[in-house]
Amino acid sequence: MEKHYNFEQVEKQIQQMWRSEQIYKFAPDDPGEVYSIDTPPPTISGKLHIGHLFSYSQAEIIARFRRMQGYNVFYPFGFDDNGLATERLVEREEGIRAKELPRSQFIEKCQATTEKYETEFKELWASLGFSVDWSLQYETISPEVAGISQALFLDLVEMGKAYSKESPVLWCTECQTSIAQAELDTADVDSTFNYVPFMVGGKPFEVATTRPELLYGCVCLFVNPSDPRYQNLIGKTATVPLYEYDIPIVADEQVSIDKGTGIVMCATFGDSTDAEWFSKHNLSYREVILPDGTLSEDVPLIGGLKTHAARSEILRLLERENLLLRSERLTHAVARHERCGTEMEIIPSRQWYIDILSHKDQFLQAADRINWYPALMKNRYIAWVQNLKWDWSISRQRYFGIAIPVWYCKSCGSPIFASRKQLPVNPLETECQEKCECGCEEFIPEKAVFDTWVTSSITPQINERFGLKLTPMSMRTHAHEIIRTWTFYSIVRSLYHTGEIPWKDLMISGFVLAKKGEKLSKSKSNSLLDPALLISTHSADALRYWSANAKLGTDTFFDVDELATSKRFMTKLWNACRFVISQLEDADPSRTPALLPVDRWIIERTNETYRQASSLLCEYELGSARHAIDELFWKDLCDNYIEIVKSRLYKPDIHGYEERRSGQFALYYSLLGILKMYAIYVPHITDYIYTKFFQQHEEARSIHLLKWPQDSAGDEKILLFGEEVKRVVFCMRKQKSEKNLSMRAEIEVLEVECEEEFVVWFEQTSRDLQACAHAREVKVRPTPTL
RNA sequence: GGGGAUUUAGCUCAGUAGGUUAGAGCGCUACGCUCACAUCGUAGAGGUCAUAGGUUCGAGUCCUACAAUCCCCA
Repeated sequence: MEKHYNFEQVEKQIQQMWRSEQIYKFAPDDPGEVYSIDTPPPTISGKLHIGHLFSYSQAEIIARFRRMQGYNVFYPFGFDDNGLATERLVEREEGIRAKELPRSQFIEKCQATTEKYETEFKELWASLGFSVDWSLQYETISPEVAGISQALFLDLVEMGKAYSKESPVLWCTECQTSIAQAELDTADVDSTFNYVPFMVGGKPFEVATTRPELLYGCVCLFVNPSDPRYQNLIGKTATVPLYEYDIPIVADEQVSIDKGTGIVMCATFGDSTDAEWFSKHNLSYREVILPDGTLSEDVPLIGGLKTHAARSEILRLLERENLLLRSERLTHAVARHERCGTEMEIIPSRQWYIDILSHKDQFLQAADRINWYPALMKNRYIAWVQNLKWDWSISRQRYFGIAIPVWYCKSCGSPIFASRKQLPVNPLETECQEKCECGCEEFIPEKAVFDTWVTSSITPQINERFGLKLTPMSMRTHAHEIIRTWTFYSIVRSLYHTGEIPWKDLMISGFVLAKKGEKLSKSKSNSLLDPALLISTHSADALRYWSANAKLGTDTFFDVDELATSKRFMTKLWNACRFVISQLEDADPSRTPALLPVDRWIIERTNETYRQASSLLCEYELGSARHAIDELFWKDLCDNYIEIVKSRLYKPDIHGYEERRSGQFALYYSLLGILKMYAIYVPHITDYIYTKFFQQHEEARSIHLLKWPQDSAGDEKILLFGEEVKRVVFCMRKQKSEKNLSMRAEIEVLEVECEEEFVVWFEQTSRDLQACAHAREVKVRPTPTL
C-alpha cells in the first residue's frame, strides 16, 4: 500500500468501479427482504448547500447499513423540478417575468434550467459516493409522473376528496397565484394600529385597525358577546367613516376583549378571521384588493394604488377629515409567502381543493402508527394538523407544473374530466373529447396547474410505477422543516389512496446552521461552503464522516476546522491498515488456528461492536453507532491490541509460529470487521483498502457486497479479560509517563494481579505483555481474597 | 400569545431505565521522533452539570419555578 492515501484519485476510481460493476443495482429477485427508501426529491430552486449534503449523507449511511445487514435495498432518487420555486429560480437567473412571456417559451426555459441543475445535483450526489440505483430516477415534471399524478387526482375526484369551489383563498399578489396554508411564513412587521370612529346612533365608537385601506371593504363590526361595554351595540348598525355607508354590528366569541377597543372591523378580506366570519355570518363581499395587489378602480379615493401606498393615502385623508383619532406603533406577526416574502392577501376565486379538514382525526391517528425518529418530531406534526384552518388548495395560477386534467363547459360551467386513457394530458393543448350533459360542445380548458406538493406527496406511488408493491415503504427521510408539507401531505394522500400509512419509519434530520440560530439559505450561499468545493478539497469520505457525528434531528453548526477530525481519522485508518496488512501477507484466514486469549478478546470485541452499532443504527442513531466503532478501532485495536500483538508478529521464533498465526487471524478478522462497519460511513477508503488486500480472500468484488454478521451471543468473560489486559497496559504506561520514561524504556518486572479466573489467560498472554512493556519478567498472581 | 427544545470542561457536543470518582474530540500542559502513524503516541490538568427549590437512601438524569438562547405555530 502507498505511504499516503490520495483521495482525489481513489474516490473517482472507486466510484467508477461501482458504476461499471453495478454494485448498487436493485433487482426485485435478489435475496433479502426489500428495504425501500423514500428519498426526498430536492426542489430545483438553486444550488445545493451543506445542509443537503448533511441530511442526504445521513440517509445514505442508513441505506448502506441496511444493505450490509442483508436487506435488498430499494434506493431511488428523484428531482422535484416543477412548481413555483423552480419558476422563481428561472425568473431570477434569466431576468424575466413569467407572465410577460408566451407560456410555451417560459416552460422551455424552465426545462432547460432544470436539466442543467439536475445534472449538477446528480454529479454532486455521485461524488459523495451515494449508493443510489439511478435507473430508478424520476422527475416530478416528466410525462410519466404527470400521468400518475393526474390519475390519482381523478381518483380523489371520484372519492369526493377533491373539489373546486369559489371562496376566499390565500393569495400571493407577487406570484399571482393561490397558495396553501403550508406555504406561509410569519414575520414580525412594524405597523400602526389606527383608531377611527364609527358612528352608531349619532355617537362615535372607536375601532382600531392595522389595515385602514380596507375600510371600503368593511362589511361588519364585531364585539365579544360577553363584553359588558358593548352589549347595547349588538344588533345595531354603524356607519363606516369616510365612506358613509351602514354595516351591522354582530357578536362573536373570537373577538378579543382586550385588543384595541374591543370592537373589531371585518373587511373582505384582511385576515383569515375575516374569511371565517364571512362564511360563518353569511356576510357580503366588497372587493377592494385585486389579484395583482392593487386596489380596485371602484374603490373611491384610493382606487388603483398598491396596498401600502393606499394605506398611507387613506391615513392622510382620515387625518385631514379629523377621523384618525390616534395611531399606535406596534409590531405584529404578518403572514407572508415563503417563496417571495410578499404579505398574504385573501381574495375570492375558484380553486381546486383536497379535503383535509374533515379527516383530521384520521391524520392524527396515523401519526401513532409511524415510528418517528427522533420521537419528538411527532409533536410538530400533531400541532400542525390540529391547527389546520383551510382545506388544501391545490391549484396554482402558474405555468411550470402538471396540468389539472379538466375542461369547463362554455355554457353551463360544469367540469369535464379527462379520461384515464388520455393521461397525461394538457387541456390547453388537447381538445375535450366529451360532450357536456347540457348539450354544449364547447369547452374552456383549465389554465391552472397543480401545486408541486400534489405530486411530491405521492412519491411512494411514483416509486411503485415499475409494478413492485412497496407501500408502506420502509423509510422516509428528510429535514424537519417540511413536516407540515411533505410528511403531512404524503400521509393524507396515502390514507386516501391506499388506506395505509405511506412508510413505517420516518428519519428526520437537523439543519446545518451558519451561526447561532441562522438557517443556511441557498440565496446567500457562501462559496466556502459550496458542497462541490468542499468535496474536492476535503474528500467525500471526510464530509460523510463529519455528517455522521451529529445526533439525528439535532441542528448543528458547520466549521471547516471540524473536518480536521475526519482527516485525522482517515490518516489513522490508512496507517493502521497499512501496518496490519503488511503483517498479513502470509496469512491464511480460511484456517482457524488455536487462538490465544487476547486474540479471542479482540475478535469478540469486534462482534460486540457489530451488535452495538446494529442496534443503534436500527434506531437511526448513526452518530452513536459511529462512536462505538471509533472506540473499537482507535482505543482497542490501535492503542492496545496492535501494541500487544506486535512483537509476536515480528518475532515468531521467540513467541511461536502458531501463536503468530493466531494473531494474524485475529487481526484479519477484526480489521476486516472494522472496515465493514466503517464502510457505511466512508465507503471509498474502505473499499479501496478492501480491494487492495482482502478481496483476494473474500471474493466479493466490493466490500459493500459483504454482510455484517447476524447477532451472536456475546462472551462476557473474554470481554472482561480484555478490559483487565488494558488496565495492566494502562498502569504500566502511566508509571512510565509519570517517571518521564520513554514507552520503550526497559523495566525489571511487570506484576499482574488479577481475579483467579483470569490467571491462566494472563499467563498465556505474558509473553505479549512482556514485549509490550519491555519488561524482563512478568509475574501473574491472583488478587488475595479477603 | 400558544407549543416544543436547548443550557454539562476554554470550544463543539455525548451522557441511554435516577446508583461508585460526570465522558469524547478539539484546545491546553508534560513527556516521548518506540521499526503503521509527529497530520503521531503516552499521560495529565480542567466541570458548584444555567439558577432556585422539591421528591429520593441517592438527582446531570424525575417534579416545580425562574432566566437566557433557539425552533415551530398563531
